Amino acid sequence: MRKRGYHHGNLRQALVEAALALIEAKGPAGFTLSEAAKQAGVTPAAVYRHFEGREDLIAEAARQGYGIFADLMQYAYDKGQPSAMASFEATGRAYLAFARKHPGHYIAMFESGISVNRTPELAAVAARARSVLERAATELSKHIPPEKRPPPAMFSAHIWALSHGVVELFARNSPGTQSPFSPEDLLESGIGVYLRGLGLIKPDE
Amino acid sequence: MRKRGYHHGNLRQALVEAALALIEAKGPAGFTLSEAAKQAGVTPAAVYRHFEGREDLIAEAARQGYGIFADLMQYAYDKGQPSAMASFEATGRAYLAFARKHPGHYIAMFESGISVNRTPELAAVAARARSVLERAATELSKHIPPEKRPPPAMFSAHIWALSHGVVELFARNSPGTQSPFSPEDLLESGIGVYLRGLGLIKPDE
DNA sequence: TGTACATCAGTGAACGCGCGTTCACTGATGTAC
DNA sequence: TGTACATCAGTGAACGCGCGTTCACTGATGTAC
Repeated sequence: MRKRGYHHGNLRQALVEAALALIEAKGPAGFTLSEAAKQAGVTPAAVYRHFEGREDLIAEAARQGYGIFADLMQYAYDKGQPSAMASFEATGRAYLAFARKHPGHYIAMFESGISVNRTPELAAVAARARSVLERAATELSKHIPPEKRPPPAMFSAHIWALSHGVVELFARNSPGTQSPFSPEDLLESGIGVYLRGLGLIKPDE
Repeated sequence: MRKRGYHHGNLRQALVEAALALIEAKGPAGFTLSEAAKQAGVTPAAVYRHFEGREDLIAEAARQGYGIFADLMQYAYDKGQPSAMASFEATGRAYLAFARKHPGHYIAMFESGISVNRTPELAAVAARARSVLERAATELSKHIPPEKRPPPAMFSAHIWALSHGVVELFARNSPGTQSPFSPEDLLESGIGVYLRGLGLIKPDE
């Protein structure tokens, strides 16, 4: 809240944070550039010193989100090493943890409608996040007998989809409403059944 | 396109269909009541003869969508009978098929931000759709040895989440962009692995 | 079959609003001498 | 250390726009007699 007269000091980041708070509170449609400016204690016109416009501001929020997301995934992966399985499970959990901890970023990334291909930079950081999960899947797949091994890109997509679905339907106050199970339990157990299906967990474990 | 002078004939439904087309084309945020009215060949004010306002129009589109969705699920279920497994797999596939065939309805239902609890009628039809999947899951669970049987509500949630995630990430031009696999293959194989994990498909099948 | 009348689905003008964006400007800050 | 000046992050007024919504109205339709 340090506001020292005419010059703000760090308006660019303050605008991103105001945008995140607004997106979280009112959804991507309810977010307006003018209100973000007001919340940062500044005239709407000032925004144009730092961003090309409304879309550009959202895109920056998403970019930062992907960065955090990728770091979180990487951290989870590293923590699971050297066990391929532990790494894989941890990255799945990290997805849900990210959505919970950074809802504004999450919405900017996945629900605001901005394309990941909007800028090369955005595409790159998104690809970095994805690649962590794919690496974990690739390593894990080495433990599956080759003849019954699905392509790693396929089962990383499965886990990504399952995680995304759990978040969208059960972790946000969305249409799925509530379920008797917590999103964490749902994801955990879902991944468990899935890994069993790949033969990576023995039936009696 | 039959437009016969002053009185439209079936404006209410024409507005819903215009709304669906617009939502499909421009996303839930880009949809406006005025444009839906124009597309139906009518003044914006005329909309208020049939709906309470913008939100109410979207809610009606969603309501009709849930109706179609529930019917589709029911049809898939019936077609799979008497095999519990066939019914279950068919309902999973029906989810994706619905999203593909009725994108406007799908968006109104899952991406427009309208709550399923907006009206009792909407909640009821949404519950009907959900219950088909849950019934299929319940029947299927009878084929799992009791000691390793997860609650049916849990694994119907898994399949729902997986289906939803596949649709959101891979079947629409969303952030997930493209994958080397079709959404249909992805969902099919994902459900396959999952059912294997439940012990419902033998390892060598 | 013809007329009078009630109904009500649509018109069209108007509204206030907040939006994103532009523009010439101003005044705080930092730097050169 | 003091002064002159360039820079540039912010102002504030203004814009055109399309939005959702309201209102008194009009004229097509359907019904009673």
